[in-house]
Formats: sequence, C-alpha cells, structure tokens
Amino acid sequence: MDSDDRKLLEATELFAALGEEAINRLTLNAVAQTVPKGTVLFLQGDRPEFVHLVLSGRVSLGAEDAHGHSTIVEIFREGQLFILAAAILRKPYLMTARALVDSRVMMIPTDRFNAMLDAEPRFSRALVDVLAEHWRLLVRQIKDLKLRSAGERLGAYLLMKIDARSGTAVLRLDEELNVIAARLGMTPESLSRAFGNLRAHGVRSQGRQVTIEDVAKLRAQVSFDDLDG
Amino acid sequence: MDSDDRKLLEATELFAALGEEAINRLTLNAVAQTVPKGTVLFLQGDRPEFVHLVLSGRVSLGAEDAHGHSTIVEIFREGQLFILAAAILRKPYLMTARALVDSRVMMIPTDRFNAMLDAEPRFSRALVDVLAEHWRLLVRQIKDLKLRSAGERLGAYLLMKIDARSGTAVLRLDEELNVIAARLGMTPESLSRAFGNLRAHGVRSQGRQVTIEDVAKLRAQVSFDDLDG
DNA sequence: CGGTTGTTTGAGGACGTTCAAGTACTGTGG
DNA sequence: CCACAGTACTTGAACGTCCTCAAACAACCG
Repeated sequence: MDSDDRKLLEATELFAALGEEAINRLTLNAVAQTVPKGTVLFLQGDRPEFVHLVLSGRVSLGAEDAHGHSTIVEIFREGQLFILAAAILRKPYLMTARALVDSRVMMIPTDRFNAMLDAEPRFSRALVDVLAEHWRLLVRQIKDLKLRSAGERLGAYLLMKIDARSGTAVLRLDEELNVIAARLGMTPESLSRAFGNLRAHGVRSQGRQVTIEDVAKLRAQVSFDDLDG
Repeated sequence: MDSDDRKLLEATELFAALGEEAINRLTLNAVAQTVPKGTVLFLQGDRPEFVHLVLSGRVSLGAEDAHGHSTIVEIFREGQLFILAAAILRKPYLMTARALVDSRVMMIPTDRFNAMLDAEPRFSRALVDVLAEHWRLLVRQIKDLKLRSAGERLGAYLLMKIDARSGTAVLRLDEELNVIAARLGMTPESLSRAFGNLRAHGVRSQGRQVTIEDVAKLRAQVSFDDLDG
C-alpha cells in the first residue's frame, strides 16, 4: 500500500477508531486498484472475497431485473466501506457495484476482515455504529419510496444535500441526472419533469446546477423531517 | 423478570451468544410489559429510552406522512430485538412501533444496553451479525419497491413465506391483509386485485388462506432470486 | 467537428390509487 | 347459540401519477 492510500485510509472514521497497529494487520494483504468510470467491481450473486473501501471517487450499489431495468440503492464515496453485510455473513452480494467515476478502491480479503472482527473488540464495536447508521439510511429510503411522490423525493434529496434550513441555497449535483433518477426510483424523464414541477416552488435548475430560492418553503412542501438531531 | 420471560429470552439467538451472566447484567433493570393489539410502543421522533425485545406476539415498525397515509417497513416477532439503531446512536426513532396482536415486550434501558455494548466484545460481535442480516432485509425491500410491480411483490412475499421450491404449497398468512398491503407498499384494494391477477398463475386464495399450485412456475413468474445460499 | 452520451419535451398508455358500495368475517352480549 | 355491530375484505368506476416510446436538443470528448 502506498503512502497516499495510507493517508486516505487513516482519514476514515472507522480506521480512526482502530489505531495504528490494528490497521496494519487489517490491510496486510489488501490491495488497492484504480478503476475507470463504469467498471463493475462485483456482480449481484457473486460470493464476496473482499471487503471494499473507496479511497477516491464514487461507487454505486444497484440491481437489475430480468428485463434490464436497473436501479441504484446506494452511492458510496471516499472513506466508506461498502457492502459489509455480505462479507460478514459470507452470503452472496445482493447488489452490483459499479464505479460512477474514475475511482480508487481498496480490497481487503474477507477472511482477514472477519478474523479482525472476532479478535478486535474495538473493531466490532465501531462496525456496530457504522451498520446502525446505515440501517437508518435504508429505512429513510424505504419511507421515501412508500410515502412520497417522485417530486417530493426529489425535493427531499435536494434538501439533504444542503446545510441551510432557510434562505436561498445553490448547489451543484455531483452525480449525473440519470444516476440520481435511478437512486430516487424513477426514470430520467420523470426526474426532468419533477424538476419542472419544482420550478413552481422556487427551484430553478439548469442541468446539474440547482438554486433553491426559499429553502424553508421547500422543506414545508415535501414535509421534510430531519430526525437526526 | 419472571421465569417464563426468562425462558423466552434465552431462546433468542443473540442471547444464546451472550451467556448466563451477561444476560443477567443486561436485563437487571429491564421490565416486561403485556400490551393489547394496537398499542403504540413509541412514536417516530421520540428519543429512545429503551431497547425493545418481542417476547411474544408481533410488532410493526412503520411511518405516517402528513396526510395520514401510513406504511409498514418491518414486522418483528418472538425473540427479535427491534429498532436497535436509534438506541445505539442515541438518535430519534425514524418509525412508530405498534403491536399487531396482543404481545409481550421486554424493555431494556438504553444506557445499560449501550454500556454492555462497550464492555462486552461478544455482545458487539453478535450485534454486528444481527445488524448485517437486517441490512440485507432492507436492501431486498428496496429492490422490491424499485424493480417489481405490486403483483410481483406479492408473489415474492408469498414465496418467501414457504420452504418448498417446487410442487404445490399451502400457507396461512399470519398478518391481516391490510397489514401485508402496508408492508408491501400498496393499498388493501391493490393487494386484493394482485391476488386476483395471481389466480391466472395458479395462486388461489380465500382470505388469508393461500394455495400455490405450482411453486416453480410462480418463482419464474416473479423472477424470484434467493441470494441466500 | 462529428459522434456519443446525457437531458428535455411530447403523446399515449399502464399501473395503482381513490372513492364508494357491497359482502364476508369476527367477536360480543343477549 | 344467535343476532348484531364493527371490522376486514372485495369489487367497480374514474382518476392521477409515472412509465414508455419517440424525437429533438445540449453537452462532452476525442
């Protein structure tokens, strides 16, 4: 592992919780790999051999049905371990991982990862928090899909991306619109129309550049509840 | 805690992993409570004071939007700890818990639970597995919602409830149909129609009593993939 | 600069919801 | 055990949302 990767690694919250020596053991026979946009890291149904960690770039986890329709469940960015569950439980991946942009990914052999999990109390304790945080993300998404319309989901997504709770906000979406559409559970066409509808509520967009004129108003519009305090 | 509760508790996989002495400490000031069908155990947005465990009966976790539409994300049964994430992270509940039938629920104070988590390596290790298993359930549900039609979701739900992979299967659904509808993300009316449509694929139903004439055929119909081997 | 990929717009249609009515359960008290 | 009330479930008709298909347009990359 080179020193740049090492530095990126040490910046992750999980590894901060682990300490120098444990990190060394965990990554002893890990490898890092640079992959171009579009690369498939593993396929739904594969047996996990590695736990993956994004060193740079972004990776999507998604699925396809028999008819070629595909969706994205999550997007991981720098510093995040992904699809831990399959590796921990030694069960096949439920999703396919794809690099959304040119990315650098570290691969830690599952056996070593699981051995650490059994041997290092601090590691399993830290993972409990990571998994719990994750669980909440998925619950949020399910509530979104079941209770909100496409337009409301877009509104909530935009609000999630900004810090402000009122006033005017400007943001540049860092995913392509078709990726965002897949993540939000709609077609690119519907996403485009959803942006059109939000215009009536003070949201202007030109491509990925978005301006929210009145954040507070939009929050009320999509009944945005941030149960995160 | 009475001895019946104790027996139920010891039957759970998590507590089996913990051992006698640790269980005693964890449940020292836990209380068990018998609640009638419909009881709300906590509300979305509440601060968690207890970790809950179902001793008997069933509990749903769901949410409502501003317009009174409600949905169910998960259903927990005997032996299951539920909504750990909020307690672990000390964040507000994302969902409301409701007893689906007369139930008995154990409540473990969060402080004690979290103290155990920090002190007992075996406990956090066991919870990692519980949370990982859980994560996969939610991912499955998201894939369902995004990639499958209402009819396919019902078919997949029925197939999940049976062991057989081919031949004929008979099952009695133990939830009310309106509960199943909420869990599957559709209205009771749509569920009823979905059953109607499945009749063409060899599924007969009268109320909660269901007969699947050809399991293998239905599996093909809903492209059921059990990535659990 | 041309080709490829990404985004928008329009028309038509499918799926699921809503609202409303009717039927079948389930449990309770007489 | 039956009658009745309340709840659960089904069915029908009309509507709305989102998807599909198709085409035009814009942005990006070699």
